[in-house]
Amino acid sequence: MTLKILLADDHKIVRDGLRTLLEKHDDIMVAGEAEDGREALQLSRKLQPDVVVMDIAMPDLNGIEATRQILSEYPGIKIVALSMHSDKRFVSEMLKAGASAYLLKDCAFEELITAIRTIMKGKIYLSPGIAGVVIENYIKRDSAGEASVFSLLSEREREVLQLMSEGKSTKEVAAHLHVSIKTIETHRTNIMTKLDIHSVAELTKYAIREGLTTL
Amino acid sequence: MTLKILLADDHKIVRDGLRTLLEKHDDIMVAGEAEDGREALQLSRKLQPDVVVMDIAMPDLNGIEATRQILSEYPGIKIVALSMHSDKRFVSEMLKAGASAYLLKDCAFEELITAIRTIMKGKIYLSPGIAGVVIENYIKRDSAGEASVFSLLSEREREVLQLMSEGKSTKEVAAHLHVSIKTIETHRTNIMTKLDIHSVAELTKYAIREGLTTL
DNA sequence: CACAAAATCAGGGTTCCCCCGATTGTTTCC
DNA sequence: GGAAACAATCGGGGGAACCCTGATTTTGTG
Repeated sequence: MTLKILLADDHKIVRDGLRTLLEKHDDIMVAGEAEDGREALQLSRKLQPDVVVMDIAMPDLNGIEATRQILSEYPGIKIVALSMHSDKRFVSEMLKAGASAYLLKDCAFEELITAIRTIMKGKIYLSPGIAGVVIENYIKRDSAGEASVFSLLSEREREVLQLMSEGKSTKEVAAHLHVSIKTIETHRTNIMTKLDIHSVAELTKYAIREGLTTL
Repeated sequence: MTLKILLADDHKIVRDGLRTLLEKHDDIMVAGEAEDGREALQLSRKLQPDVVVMDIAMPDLNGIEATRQILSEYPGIKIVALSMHSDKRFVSEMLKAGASAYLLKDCAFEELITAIRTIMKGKIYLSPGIAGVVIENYIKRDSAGEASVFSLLSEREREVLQLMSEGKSTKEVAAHLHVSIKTIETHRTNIMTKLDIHSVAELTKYAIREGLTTL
């Protein structure tokens, strides 16, 4: 039985590398590649992969949101999170979103194979080094109300914020999400009110700090 | 003869520490403190210090611009640059702006005293570790056209960009700089054209990358 | 000195942003 | 199970921002 895998990473060279490495294994097939979170969602619907290898930092829809949405539609799909950072916010949010594995990008490739094999048995796989973060977080148990973007903003609002901080205008965001400009304006107003931030510049900085977009 | 010093750093706790340490020396007097570049410029006019200890990353007007403007009015004032980064762009721009010393913030305090004494003799003082960057830069001699904000934008444009990326509206920037809104609009248009960036979000990211503002 | 670049400002038209309000559906909670 | 809170959707109107054209003054450079 062959494993169908979907690669989601915004850097083509990374996808190329992963695809080549993965396809050396006879029982693994890379069914498709997505260059942003939204495409990952669409291709998940179309291809019904067994596993999605998902970068966290991606334009349009980030890996965490994409994971959330894919799993809400297809709880059977396994997600392997790939990240450059061991930031505890990312780790815990990704796991909360339902990812089955969390790997750091500086790990050896063989670890990805190990992770995939592990999660296909229904277990969770974490990069060495990530485990510590998880334990730490478990102990603190979200005690210190971190009041981050994930608790303050709704899913839709985070989506809008990410698109805005990627440089899209209200109009473009509206077109992108297929809703009216007025809707996006309301979202933006709500976001700004909730965060008590009232300029695009500072909103962008906030989004960068929270990992919704990158420099 | 007592040395009159002006401290310019946006963190009060840093200024407090430096002031205390500096005033242990009988021949040194901290004449004033500025919390941003513009205040540094104003206090330089008012106090006519011998030395300005200048942080690079400051709101409103950054340390590099402030240095440039102070020295254009008072070439006799000595500037000691204090920075968290050994980024070669900052070093070379700060030296081009006319700073007499460049210190990293993780240096020992005694080094600041050494630097001040050195520059009062008319010499240049560089943090160990910075020297290498300078030499490197000297060898490359700005060869690879780095096309940074410093060559592309005018002084005034950088000022406007910094204020914008700090979250100020066009109106606020205009009021702050005592010019008409139309002037700022022109600057903004020119900045966006020169950089080929057409949203406040991406402009903010650019400003962060170039060190004009911080997260 | 001539020329270029930078900084300043204006008018006018278009678009966008912001403050009000409104509807519908979902979740939560007593 | 209805009240309450939240989420997502849209609209009007007024002020702000944006874009284009054009103009003056100062500054700097060959």
